[in-house]
Amino acid sequence: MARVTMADVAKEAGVSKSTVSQFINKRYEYMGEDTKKKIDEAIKFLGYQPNYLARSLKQKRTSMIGIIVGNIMHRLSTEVSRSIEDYCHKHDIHAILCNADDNPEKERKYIEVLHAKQVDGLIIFPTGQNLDLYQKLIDEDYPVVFMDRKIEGLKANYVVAANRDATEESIKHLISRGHTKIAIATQPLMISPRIDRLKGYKQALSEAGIPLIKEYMIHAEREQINHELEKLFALKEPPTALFAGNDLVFIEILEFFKDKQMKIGKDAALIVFDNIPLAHLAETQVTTIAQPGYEMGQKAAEILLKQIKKEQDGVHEHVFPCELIIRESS
Amino acid sequence: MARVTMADVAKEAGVSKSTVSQFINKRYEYMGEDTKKKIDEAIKFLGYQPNYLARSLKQKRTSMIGIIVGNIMHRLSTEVSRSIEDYCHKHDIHAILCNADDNPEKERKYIEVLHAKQVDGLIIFPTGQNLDLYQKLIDEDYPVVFMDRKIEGLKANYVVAANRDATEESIKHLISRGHTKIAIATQPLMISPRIDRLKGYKQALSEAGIPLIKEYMIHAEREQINHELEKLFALKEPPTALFAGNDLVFIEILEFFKDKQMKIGKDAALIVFDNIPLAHLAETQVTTIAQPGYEMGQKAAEILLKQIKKEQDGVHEHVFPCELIIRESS
DNA sequence: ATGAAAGCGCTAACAA
DNA sequence: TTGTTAGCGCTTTCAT
Repeated sequence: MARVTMADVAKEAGVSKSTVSQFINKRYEYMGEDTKKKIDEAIKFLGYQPNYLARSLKQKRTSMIGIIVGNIMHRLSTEVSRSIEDYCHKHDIHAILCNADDNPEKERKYIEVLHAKQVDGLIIFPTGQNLDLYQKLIDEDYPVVFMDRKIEGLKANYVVAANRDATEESIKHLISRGHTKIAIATQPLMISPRIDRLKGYKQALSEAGIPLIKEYMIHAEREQINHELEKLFALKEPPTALFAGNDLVFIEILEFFKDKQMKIGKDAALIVFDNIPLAHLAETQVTTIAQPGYEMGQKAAEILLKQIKKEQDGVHEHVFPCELIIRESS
Repeated sequence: MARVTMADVAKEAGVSKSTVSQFINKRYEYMGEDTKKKIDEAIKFLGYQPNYLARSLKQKRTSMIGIIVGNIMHRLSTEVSRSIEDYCHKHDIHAILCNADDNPEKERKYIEVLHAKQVDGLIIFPTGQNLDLYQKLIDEDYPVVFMDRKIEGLKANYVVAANRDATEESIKHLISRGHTKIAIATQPLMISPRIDRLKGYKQALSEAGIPLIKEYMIHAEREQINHELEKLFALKEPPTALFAGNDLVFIEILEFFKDKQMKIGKDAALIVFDNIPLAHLAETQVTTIAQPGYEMGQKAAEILLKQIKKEQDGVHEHVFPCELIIRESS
């Protein structure tokens, strides 16, 4: 059963291909009623579906955009992706999702493939390790928005959270509750959010006149965090409060606490950067910092589509504030 | 900065387009070393990237497949999608993910659009409401695999879990623990997994000679579940055990328990169909039924790619057993 | 109000 | 070993 083409419809309806094309694209202006009806019937009869590929080749746009997430296991990634998809759907655009898995090689490949597939633009949660490629995209005026992470020395569109400020606020909250021995655990300081969160942490402590303690600052791969926590709580002066740099770090901390029969809120207060689903159901009280994923996604999509339609020049940077959601035992 | 085409490369290298095409497609067999080098240099010099769109139009395949999930909020959806993507990535195929959001209209649109975009095949978690469309795809020999849900009266490729058996086993487990007042809560019985889980529930009870009680069987939309639970536990004889039909129902139950200050395992035993992330960390002990999402995804992708390559005829049905993970208070 | 013809960027016989 | 040519299915002037 060969695929039905526009030529088949034209023949069936007894008109030319161009007329069918007009019809498909709803350019009815000068079209006779009977012609319309004949074409409509032929289409239904043959079960014709236009080939978007051919159209895209001609029109030089695919009505698709690509999303490349650094790691799909982060809750923010899925939240933002859903939001972008929402926005695109309303504008008759399709969004393709790719997962770089924190792997710069994969990221490079995805960027190249999507570009070659002629997607109209890209929203990237960058690994940060492919500066030359990012620069090349920008140099050729290819529509791109970078999400969540800023790249040193790259002038581009950014949509990010106020990592530094939110962290600072949360640490100050701990201090106001009487904590002075506050630790921080993040994954390696490879990308801007982690660096900015650390900055906020340091800022809050130094403003309160609390000295920084090297042993209180953990920056390790996920698999190593457990081990580092072990050392942290073996200190003569273990911390009374802990800041988890993201949801994945939080899970590691949970495992560690469970393992050691420690209780959140009792053995140490805990703050997590990232909103944790079901956190409000846990019996243990965890304070979280919620990033406005939905709003960030909407904004990124909006910027990208504007750039695609050439309604926008220059680069834009949007920093979204986060919300501190306090949940405490008493 | 116009896009570089194959013609530009050909001119730059002083050869013809076809030779460049050969080169791009690594058909080096009869190609002179110097020609190769010239082309290679021209490509690098111009920063040429082939246009996959044009290639696909010619070759009549896009090396893309589509995944249409019923509802991306189900954990199984994301797990299976990741697995499919993994498999495809190894075979140089791209997977596009679309979320029908339990909406048959959206599902229809996505199927039509992906088909029109010439994706090579589809893996669908069907809503079940577009039988005509499903049938049309199959009639025209378009490669499709249905995932998770079976459609009455549709001969097709299926990859599903052993819903009935796993549920029966889990209910028998409850019975062996002395429970006789066992309730079940699912979303509306619109799709086969829910129906099959109910069948398993009934089977286990009837085999044990326990009469079915209508009030113990809840089948409601997510928003109504709370209300139904209210009625359930207000009965003169409230159940001592509860079976949650999926992860979303589980969340509703958790909320309800939290609200009523009830404790899982104490006020009622709980079994959930679906593996819950972090379940092992909860202080409350929840027994879960884990579906092998990864394996199901691999199998679906395998079947689909075989069908695309025409290495496979007829329809195939794969039923995957599930694992009962028992977590109890004592 | 409709049709003819050129061309989007690439591939694949077939010639040379 | 490389070049010529004819499309893939559609859109888009420009005629008519």
